[in-house]
Amino acid sequence: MDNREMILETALDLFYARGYDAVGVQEIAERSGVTKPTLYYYFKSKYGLLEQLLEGRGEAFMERLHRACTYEGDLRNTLCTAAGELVSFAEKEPKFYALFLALYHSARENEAYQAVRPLVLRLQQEVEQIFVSAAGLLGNMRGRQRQFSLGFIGLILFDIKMRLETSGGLRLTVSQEEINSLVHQFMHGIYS
Amino acid sequence: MDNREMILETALDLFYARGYDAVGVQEIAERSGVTKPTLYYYFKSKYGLLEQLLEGRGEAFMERLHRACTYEGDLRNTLCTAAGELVSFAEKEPKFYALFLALYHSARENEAYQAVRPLVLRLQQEVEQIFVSAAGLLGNMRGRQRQFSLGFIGLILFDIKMRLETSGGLRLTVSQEEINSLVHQFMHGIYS
DNA sequence: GACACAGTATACCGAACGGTATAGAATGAA
DNA sequence: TTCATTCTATACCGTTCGGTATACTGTGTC
Repeated sequence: MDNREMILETALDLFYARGYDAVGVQEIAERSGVTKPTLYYYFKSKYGLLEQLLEGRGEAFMERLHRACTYEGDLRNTLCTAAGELVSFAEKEPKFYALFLALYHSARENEAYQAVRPLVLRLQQEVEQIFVSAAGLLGNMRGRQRQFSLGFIGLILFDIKMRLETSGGLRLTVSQEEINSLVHQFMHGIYS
Repeated sequence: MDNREMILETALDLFYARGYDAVGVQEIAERSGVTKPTLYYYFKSKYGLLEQLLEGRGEAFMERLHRACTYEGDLRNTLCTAAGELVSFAEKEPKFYALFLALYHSARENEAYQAVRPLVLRLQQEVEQIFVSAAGLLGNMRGRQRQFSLGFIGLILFDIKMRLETSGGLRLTVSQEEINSLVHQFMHGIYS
């Protein structure tokens, strides 16, 4: 692993454990086995480091999520696919997932929240797209696509987080059945 | 409002807006119209300030929640009461509610998370107690009281948060019907 | 008046913060 | 060999961090 990759990895570990603001650039550099100028050579600022971390780790995920969110006539199926994608991402990158969730809920006027906004917006758009496409099926949604998608995201994200925590640390296994059950739970609320 | 109360109010504003770690003691003191030693006279450290803020604002709420979570034979009813209590709290103290939620999701090894843990645990215990009491009614829960309570909390908390955000800022109004609908959505997932 | 005590301000501490000027090493191309 | 480019380290910058030693002011008690 080269220095740049090493710095990103260390930053993820530390931001995940203690939060963006509570971690100093000094410590990231030291734990990466480099000095500060090296860090600033690759990332022009602490904020830039966070940006590149989120961008790099989030990009591949977003592409796969985009494909998973393509509606093809069956809402339940699409939601299951999307939920499965979120789950498998959390399985592969538990630390990044936890960091993302923490930033997602962090203070609005904080630097770190600004950095995660692009990812948040894309996630919301992808999921909302499902409900927009399924509008005909669901009947009159009266513009509630947003509310539905936010509810869906909240349910899945929080559920994954809780499973991550209950499993002690960073192991996570969610069966297809459990995903189906979650989606079922969500959908009934809408139809009723 | 005396100085102590003024400091607490200012701290809530700033922590809410930018997060615990991103706000300096200096700024809290200045915006409160006092100097640092005054702040340290009332709260022996920055962490102590956060603790007292959470304790003071959270105590009354927890007591009311405790009463709301007392199971009296009707699970749906009890869940609606508990959800209603959470909602009415978020209506009255939107900033504190948002801060609580941010800390709830913040990094585990961060000071701020340690400070909010007591509140988090009590909230979880209160809600879990509902499901423990209702165990007979629900049939064999196989120790899933925890999972149910966490799912319930996640659903309600996230829903409120989203309503707060969608409503632009700090206004929130949730009708009894909407609460009933949420609880209904939650329960069907369990029974199915 | 003398005293105690709660509350506040001036002025300061060492440490850590994010960030940088500068120079040296390593590498490959000409 | 020379040169440019990429990467890295030494040593430093001004600022802010959380926190405090000390002394002063008000107020009520005796």
